[in-house]
Amino acid sequence: MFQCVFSSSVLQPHSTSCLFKHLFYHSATPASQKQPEPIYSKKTEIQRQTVRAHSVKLFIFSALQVARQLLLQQQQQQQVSGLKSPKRNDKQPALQVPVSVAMMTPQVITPQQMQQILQQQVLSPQQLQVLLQQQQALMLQQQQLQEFYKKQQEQLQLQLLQQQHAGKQPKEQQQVATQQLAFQQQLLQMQQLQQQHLLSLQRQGLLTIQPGQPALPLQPLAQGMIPTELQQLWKEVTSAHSAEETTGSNHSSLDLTTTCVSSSAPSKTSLIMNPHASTNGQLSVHTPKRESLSHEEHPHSHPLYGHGVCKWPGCEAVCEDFQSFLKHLNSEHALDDRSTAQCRVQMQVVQQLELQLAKDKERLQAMMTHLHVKSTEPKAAPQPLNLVSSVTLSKSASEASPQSLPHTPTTPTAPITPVTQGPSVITTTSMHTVGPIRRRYSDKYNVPISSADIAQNQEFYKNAEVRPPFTYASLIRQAILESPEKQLTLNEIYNWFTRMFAYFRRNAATWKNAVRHNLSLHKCFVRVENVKGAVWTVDEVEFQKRRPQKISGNPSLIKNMQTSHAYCTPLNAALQASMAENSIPLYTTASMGNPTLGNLASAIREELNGAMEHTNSNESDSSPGRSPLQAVHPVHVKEEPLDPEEAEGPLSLVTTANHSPDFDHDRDYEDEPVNEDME
DNA sequence: GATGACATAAACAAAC
DNA sequence: AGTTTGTTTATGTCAT
Repeated sequence: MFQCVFSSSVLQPHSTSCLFKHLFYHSATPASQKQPEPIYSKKTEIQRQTVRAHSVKLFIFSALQVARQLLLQQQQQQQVSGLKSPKRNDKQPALQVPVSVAMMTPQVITPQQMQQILQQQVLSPQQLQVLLQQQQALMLQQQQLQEFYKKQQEQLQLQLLQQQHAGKQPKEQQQVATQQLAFQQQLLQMQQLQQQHLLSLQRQGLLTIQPGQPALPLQPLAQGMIPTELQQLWKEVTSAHSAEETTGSNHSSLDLTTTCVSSSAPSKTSLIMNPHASTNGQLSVHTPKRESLSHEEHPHSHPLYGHGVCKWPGCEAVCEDFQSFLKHLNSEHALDDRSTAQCRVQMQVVQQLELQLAKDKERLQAMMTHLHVKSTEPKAAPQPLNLVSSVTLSKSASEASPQSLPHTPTTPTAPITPVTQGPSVITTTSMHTVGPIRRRYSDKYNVPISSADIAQNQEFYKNAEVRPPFTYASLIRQAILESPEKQLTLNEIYNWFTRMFAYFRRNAATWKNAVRHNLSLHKCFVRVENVKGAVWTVDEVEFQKRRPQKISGNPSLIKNMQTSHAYCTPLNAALQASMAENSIPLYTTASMGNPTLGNLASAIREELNGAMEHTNSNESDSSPGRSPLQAVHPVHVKEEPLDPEEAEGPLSLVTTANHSPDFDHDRDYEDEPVNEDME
């Protein structure tokens, strides 16, 4: 069974769509349970799903019913002055209980809670389809509602214009106008609530906007309104004298929730307003109930929107305003395989970052502890920047720090797996991918340093002047193989070093000499005359010859190397390249640049491969440190992506990550004055 | 202790 | 002339 890589501990609301998609596709376990192979009663699960899906549907339905009721009230109000208690549609009385609860407290049903609901259950595709169809039907209905409202609005405008010309207006007329305005407010409120709801749904991957379907915010859906509240509103509206609204005023003091909004930025709300409703400008008013919106739903604080750019991973589409962003979001990032994969990627990015943060914290703690307590240790102090220190630093957190310390060689069988709060997608078996690792104390104690550590500490090495525990040859090879042409000039190699490792930003004379020395010394580096001059390439065969015992000695490691290539890091792109040469299917580009994304690319591929049925058959020959995802990573990898976009290149998200400044390629980098600061 | 891998330093030369 | 690039040698450390 597909092993759920999601950890409830790291699962954030914004990433629940990943979970949902995961569940959707794999019918995997609830995130709250991390059993490797959960066994559920399918029947029970389906029942649970059905009930919850039904609840969601009812929730939406009820919201619409309330909206209808409101409309009805207004119609009645126009005919008969007075109030009528809104009645609930009792079509489904038995099932209204949970919905009523939800409706009684609209604020309670937050997107997070919706996500919770969705997390706790597994909606089958059929159920989801039904739900979406329902929602679409509701949208249609709501559109009709909108039409009606539009007419009402025009009527109102006419009336107000008449007011301006005629001066005093009859009280009844004023009342109607007030009510209509109230209705406007209510409708706006509904729109926002609906948008909020739909957005949350969409974020969870629940909602797909069909191609021909208008964007979400254009289809308001009454939600979260309760009869009593509407009644109270109605009372307030009808009892009030005249609102200060006039035709040209966009600042209505009408407050449907007794909270006055004096926002000076009506554009914020107008951005998300229904264009139909705002055609005559009447709806440019700010939404009174904006406060009820959760903070994250605020247009300007949308996680996927900022600085006029869609922040969907790999997108960066320019959206002039929030509305266009929403359109873009719904059209370009709908619920499909790609979005799902990207969502999962993002989730793992977050997960990885959290893991990295935890590890760095732990590392810091270990460093401090070490330096404070054992500063007199003979071996710890001598060479702060030598290999010992780098090894220690690279390992202290992910592995048992004491074991990684030179002076505490106590446990040869120490776990070499990075501590994983959630399932780590980085494998220690990728350690050989970067090539020989400088052997120092760590090997002595049988605690190999993995490039996974390096990868996870990529940022660390880029920012901290800690020497990477790899040989020059390995790093040179890495630099060369990361390049698209698999060849670099000496200067480009220099740049790669300085870019990737803060350590190499100083003592340039030393390590540059070493680089040159290595290039000349090792046969694996071949100098090729080029038009521009000379470039260096890697003879992979020669490189592997250099240390045959390292890899050939352990077949399982080789196998793991191949199977774990997906989790490759920037430092093991070399292996990827070599594997590419050997026609081993690989999303090489996707794995480059960002370790996390490399891992995630594998997750995507895994998903594309339909790896949920994949078993842990490889576990027997996996290293002890393999994470669950690694364990289930398929050896067989389809070469042809399902998505045409993926076929022509890596996922956009991955591509974007590759374009991260930190991982810019040498080719892009060589134009920059890199060496100036290090000389 | 021999050997290999590696780092570091340095001398030297050719090319730029 | 100075710098960069490339080669080679020497030396030391460390692990096997």
